[in-house]
Amino acid sequence: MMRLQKSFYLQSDVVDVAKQLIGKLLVSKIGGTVTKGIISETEAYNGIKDKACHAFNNKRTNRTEVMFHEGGKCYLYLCYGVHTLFNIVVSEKDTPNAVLIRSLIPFEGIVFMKERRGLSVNENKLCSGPGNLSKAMGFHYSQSGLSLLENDIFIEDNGIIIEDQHIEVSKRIGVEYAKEHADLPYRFVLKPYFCDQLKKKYSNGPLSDRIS
DNA sequence: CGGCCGATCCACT
DNA sequence: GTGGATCGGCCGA
Repeated sequence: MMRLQKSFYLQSDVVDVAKQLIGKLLVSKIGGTVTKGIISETEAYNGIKDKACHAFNNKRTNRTEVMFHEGGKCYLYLCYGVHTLFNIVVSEKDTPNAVLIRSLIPFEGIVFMKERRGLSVNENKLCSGPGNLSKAMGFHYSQSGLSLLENDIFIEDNGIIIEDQHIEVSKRIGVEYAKEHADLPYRFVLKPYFCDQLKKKYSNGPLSDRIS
């Protein structure tokens, strides 16, 4: 298990990065607890030309500034006054691309996720939805700007390659206001039948047996 | 300042 | 399927 390195985040094609992130592990070590989830849903936000992107038209504010930084940091913000949404900043400095993580398969530290979400939540849905996964993982928008290369929030790579046939591509959620950009195929979802298989790949056997 | 709005979620019908 | 919660960010005056 290796922490994803800088070269991964510096890629220029944020849509492809969103696809590559499917199946990787998102890790948090917050408040003395470790929680991990397998990334199962992402969306790409394609910089200054994308009307759904906060940095559309080169809009630079205190909130969006981190999107203009070099790839490899997290961009967190408060949505609807209630939910923290977790994004990964991608590409070179001054190219404000980002990937929103929308769903995880809970993998490790599930007891802590339950504490954060409430004991009544269905175990399989602890990290379903961008606001919910932030709550389960212990993310807060005050952590925006942290580097994923040297802190306690990061992505683990494990060598597992997810074939395209296991990934559903669709338009992004909740961005109707982006008009002609609302229907772009920038959302990637791991097909449900494959979620269980992938979780088993992570749980069983040596790495050499887990390459799919 | 004041007002509007949002990359959501949940309870309720 | 619908509507209310809830509040920081953003913009215009």
